[in-house]
Amino acid sequence: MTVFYGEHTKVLVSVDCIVFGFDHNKLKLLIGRRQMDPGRGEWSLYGGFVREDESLVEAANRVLLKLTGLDNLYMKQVGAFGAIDRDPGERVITVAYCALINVADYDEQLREQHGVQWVSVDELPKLYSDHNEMVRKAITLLRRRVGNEPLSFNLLPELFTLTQLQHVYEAILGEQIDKRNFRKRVKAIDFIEKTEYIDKQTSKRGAVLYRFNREAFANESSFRL
Amino acid sequence: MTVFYGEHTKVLVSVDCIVFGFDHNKLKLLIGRRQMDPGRGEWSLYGGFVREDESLVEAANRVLLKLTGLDNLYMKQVGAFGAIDRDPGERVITVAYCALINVADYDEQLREQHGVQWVSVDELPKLYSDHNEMVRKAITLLRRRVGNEPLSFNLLPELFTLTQLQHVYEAILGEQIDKRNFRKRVKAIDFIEKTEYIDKQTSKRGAVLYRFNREAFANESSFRL
DNA sequence: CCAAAAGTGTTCCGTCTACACCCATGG
DNA sequence: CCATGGGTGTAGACGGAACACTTTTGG
Repeated sequence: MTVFYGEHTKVLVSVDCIVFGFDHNKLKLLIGRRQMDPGRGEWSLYGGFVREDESLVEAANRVLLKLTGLDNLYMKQVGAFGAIDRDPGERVITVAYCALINVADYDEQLREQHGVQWVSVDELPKLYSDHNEMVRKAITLLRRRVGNEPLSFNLLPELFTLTQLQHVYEAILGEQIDKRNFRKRVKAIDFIEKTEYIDKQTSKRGAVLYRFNREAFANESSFRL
Repeated sequence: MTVFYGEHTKVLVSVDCIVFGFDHNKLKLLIGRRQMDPGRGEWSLYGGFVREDESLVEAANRVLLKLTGLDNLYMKQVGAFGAIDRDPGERVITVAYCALINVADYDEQLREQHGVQWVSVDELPKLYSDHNEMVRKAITLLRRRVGNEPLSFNLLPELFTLTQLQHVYEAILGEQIDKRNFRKRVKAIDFIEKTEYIDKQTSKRGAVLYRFNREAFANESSFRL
């Protein structure tokens, strides 16, 4: 193939995954101890380098699949980070992606195998390089979007109670929500469907389980909660 | 320097500038005919390759300065674009930046020298590669932000009339706004200051010129229009 | 004197917010 | 029988949307 742009500098490009989960009523992030130099042992996001034969999104999905064993996850680009010395080893430009997963879907063995763990977003340690900045930006985006897009369901199992759903919102937004107002809004959204099932895990009385109907949403395609 | 990540592929990284302006009550975009292969002659955004000794933001500013002769412009990252074959020449990952400038500040000679022109965003031709997609995303971001951030002033001269300001909003949002409601909202924002000057360009009666007070905004730092 | 743009308030309606009590059940 | 979490309605405040006429002045 003809080399058109031969005179310009090439750089390493990586993707970093900001993986959010929801557990014990907290918004959590998947981080681990970095296993290579430079920065070995520091807390870090999980990432990988972009290969010649894959797009950025493909790279992010590959890394995410390797990490979680899960495919078809909700994923969104957070942005590119390109300070010259952001990586102490060599010049690396990175593109951060944010993913939402249901913690229960994540195989514990695989998690330990990668040496990563769930850490509450409001107890995050100092992370490697500019990773804290990426996380901040991801959370900002998440907060802005959670009311306009049906994101929250990615953090929950297929069936969930309204209390669980409310806790997700509270964890993302970082503030308490009035129960009656919340449920009133949910009731107005007809692709959040009541099912015939009852959850007895968390209460003696039992709570009705709901489901997010993706097909019904695809038709309406507007969302406001 | 030690090479830590030697085994991985490096790629070309470029920045592309999505430069918005406001003229004749329309939101405009700066585009030109591409002057190099591949794609020579196609309509295209203005861009450049990222150098070894500059960050992404610095690269975008350098390219923007070269194009417009203007410094310290409002600029925001739109995102990274990394499809494998997005550039027909060679693998190039690009990071798009969106900038807002006051058309009157742009030297006509410099504009012609770079062979670029202002084209209304609702009459955009097919652009090179994935540039249309970048523009779409930039416009979406712009619309979302214009009500929450004082962006619009970057598209106007230092002094402007309320009618001009309203036209900027209408051009960005792509819809008409009620004059009385708009002015009511402006009046509630105290860092949009009335000046003693009158503009007689567009009306016989004359319209009061306003100014955006950046210092006053920095103190308040909340915005809603 | 008239065309053309600037400027100005009020009413209505829907939405958001605050708020407290009864229900069902397992232990 | 009681502790625990599930479930429900209303009133008042607030903000956004609709809407039409007067003013000024250059040509």
